[in-house]
Amino acid sequence: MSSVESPETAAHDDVRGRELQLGLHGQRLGFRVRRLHHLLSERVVEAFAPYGLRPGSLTMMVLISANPGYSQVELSRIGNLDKSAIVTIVDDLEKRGLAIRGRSSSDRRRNSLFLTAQGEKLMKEMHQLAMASEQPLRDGLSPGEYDQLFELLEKARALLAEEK
Amino acid sequence: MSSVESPETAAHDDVRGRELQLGLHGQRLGFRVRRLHHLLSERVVEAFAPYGLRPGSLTMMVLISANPGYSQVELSRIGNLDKSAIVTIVDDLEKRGLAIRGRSSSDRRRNSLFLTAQGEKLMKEMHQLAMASEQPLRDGLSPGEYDQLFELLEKARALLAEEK
DNA sequence: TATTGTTATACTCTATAACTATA
DNA sequence: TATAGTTATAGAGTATAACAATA
Repeated sequence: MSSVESPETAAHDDVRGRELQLGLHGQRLGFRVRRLHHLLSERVVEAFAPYGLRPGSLTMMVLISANPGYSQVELSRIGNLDKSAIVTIVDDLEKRGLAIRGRSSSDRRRNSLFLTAQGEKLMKEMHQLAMASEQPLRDGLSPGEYDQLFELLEKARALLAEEK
Repeated sequence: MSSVESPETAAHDDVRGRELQLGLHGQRLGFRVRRLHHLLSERVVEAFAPYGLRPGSLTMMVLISANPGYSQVELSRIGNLDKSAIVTIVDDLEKRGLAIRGRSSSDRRRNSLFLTAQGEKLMKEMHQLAMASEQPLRDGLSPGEYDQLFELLEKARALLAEEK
């Protein structure tokens, strides 16, 4: 594999084959969450690639569908998206005929967002793809573990959210 | 709060005060993970701001410390970082006197990475800050819940990792 | 030929600030 | 004054490809 010049350098010089250690990051919940998020995100981005849409677009479609008529600012809060990021996403959804902006008649500063029939259809289709990208987790975890992970993630989120 | 012109538009026109719904995203584990990751990341970035360092720099320091002498490519795999991203981070760590690159004598293509004493010290200090940023989770979850969340995150990661 | 580190590039994401129109 | 949407901008993260040195 390789040669080592001296015993003094050997320990640090030829390390291939040793198992990688997490070190202090082994204690970090945030690091675990980041690694899982990275893998999940990778899979969903890949699944959406044929549509030319990013995960944020599905999030907006899902939120618009579940909260029809809401303003962009209101939807930005729930989706971890900035209000300026929403503009770009909704612009794109509108261009594709998936969503429409209507001015609120009670407050003409606000947009009231809705999905078109086509938008509803595509949203459901992409949601199925997203669920499929998470299928290994439903296969590999027991139903009890899966539900508990869900609940603990929500509980953790709520704990941090109330700190703000 | 606002006036509504007609019963037909009322349902969609004045929505303030209604509770926001997650819709289909309520079923998405990935969405839960993303929201938790966002909150955790926000807190740690804020904690590190006075140091002028980003979370990726601590990750690299922790991994270098736990795996002294490893190459950049090897460390990139475990840290969810691209090998080209590592270059920038290690450049910065070296400039600050926190890490050193040494050429491997057995394979002169490879860098063998080490932390300086100062790097070790700062890494431990930043790790404490990072742990403190997660403290609300240790306070709000029971020890059993906390451990279980940890284990389930790891199990989930492993399930997705073996798909690749 | 393949791999390590490097450089360059581009695209997305995020955060911020400023502007407008409305309230 | 404050808010909703918009626009512009800059910084960080990510992904890709190409290159030199080395294997």
